[in-house]
Amino acid sequence: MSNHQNVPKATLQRYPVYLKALRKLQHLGISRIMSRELSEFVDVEPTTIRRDFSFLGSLGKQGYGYDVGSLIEIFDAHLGGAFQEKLIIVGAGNLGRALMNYNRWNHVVGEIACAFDINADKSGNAYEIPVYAMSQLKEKLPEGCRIAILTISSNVQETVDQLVSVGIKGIVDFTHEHIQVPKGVTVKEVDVVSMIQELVFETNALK
Amino acid sequence: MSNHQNVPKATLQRYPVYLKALRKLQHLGISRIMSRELSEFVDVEPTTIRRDFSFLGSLGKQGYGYDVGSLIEIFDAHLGGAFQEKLIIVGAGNLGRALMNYNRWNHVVGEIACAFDINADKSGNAYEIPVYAMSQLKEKLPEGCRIAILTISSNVQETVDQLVSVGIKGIVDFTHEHIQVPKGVTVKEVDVVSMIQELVFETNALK
DNA sequence: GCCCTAATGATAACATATTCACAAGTATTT
DNA sequence: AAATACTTGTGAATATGTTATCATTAGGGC
Repeated sequence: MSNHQNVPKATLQRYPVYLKALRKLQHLGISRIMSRELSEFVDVEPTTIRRDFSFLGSLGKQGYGYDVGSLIEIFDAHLGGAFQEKLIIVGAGNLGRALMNYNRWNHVVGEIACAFDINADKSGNAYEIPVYAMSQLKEKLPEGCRIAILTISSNVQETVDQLVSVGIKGIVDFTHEHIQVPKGVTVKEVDVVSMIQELVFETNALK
Repeated sequence: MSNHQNVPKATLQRYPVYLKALRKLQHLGISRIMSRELSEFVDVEPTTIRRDFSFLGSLGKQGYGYDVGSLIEIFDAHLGGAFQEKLIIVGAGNLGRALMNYNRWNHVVGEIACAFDINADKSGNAYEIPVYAMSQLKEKLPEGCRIAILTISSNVQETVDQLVSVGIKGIVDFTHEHIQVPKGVTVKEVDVVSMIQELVFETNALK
């Protein structure tokens, strides 16, 4: 696989946006697109789009533009569409269950293989995803699973350490605590409170 | 209120992280902190922390550090802790209800005043938050409400336009569609799929 | 097959963000 | 009370990210 190390952070954050837009365009029957058109769609400058794409190779043709289908294939290959990631949910409370009942996971980045909770008997969800006890983490962890979605509300750091010790490399963090991970493990925070705080700050600036 | 306009975007995104860390420190009984110590806690360079803080004034003392309590007060004042924001949830499906059952809202940024849905009778949640029909948006919108949390899955753009027309200035967007808003309105996207895609990309880079 | 048009991809200019380095000043020690 | 140790806040330097410009090359028309 090509060398991803040097893709700018900012660029990486736009890749999923591009992929989403391209899927929508394909759905609309559009099979060819120019950076200028795509620009209006995703609200990113055409030249930024071209530079972002260029990190993954020469994807377009001069004087022509980009082929939507090929782009989707390429982004899929890099962003997990083709890898069928096995994901786990850690914490089967309200939020954990809401995520399990989400039906948009499959064939996008992968599937939720199972969930873990202190209480193993918190089963019963629309997609019959098994819920195991935290103590069974090591034995029940799916082969090759690298990414965990964290929706617990206590023993957070302790649980994170446990996840890291069994080889988890990426965590989508819904807890409200600040967690610490060793180098080589990435955390993406989802904190609605933080987002609202940012909104409040920005909104106040306009007063 | 001081001039927020020129706080860098990157800095703004770190403010909630600092506030969260400071709260934890206070909880641990620590009342004084230096940028170097805080650095290890939040994984941001000390000098970046100092610069970030400096946009809000001279908050520290040379040769001493920062007072945790004062910092929390100041961040609270800027990030909504003191403003008691009135929030609304738009969309009372699985996710909307999960957010309503969250008990961490109050006394952090504000409270969820009410929710709206096409189906007004999707009531019944742990905190007795009323759910109104979308058609009642204008009359039931709380006084001074500026921020909406969007958890619907259809008629997305149409609903956004409606929200903007009644004066909403900030949207936390849980939908998976790309929405468009006029200038002066800010959107914060929460997309778990995108986050996993970013994680997959980064994790692949290390293989 | 040749010209013309048009869009990419790369290089260079610019803008934003981070880090270095140090003056200024507070607390603590002697 | 003076000296020392230490940390802030900021101007300058660096690094990262974005936008403008343009040579290059693919495709469509003649």
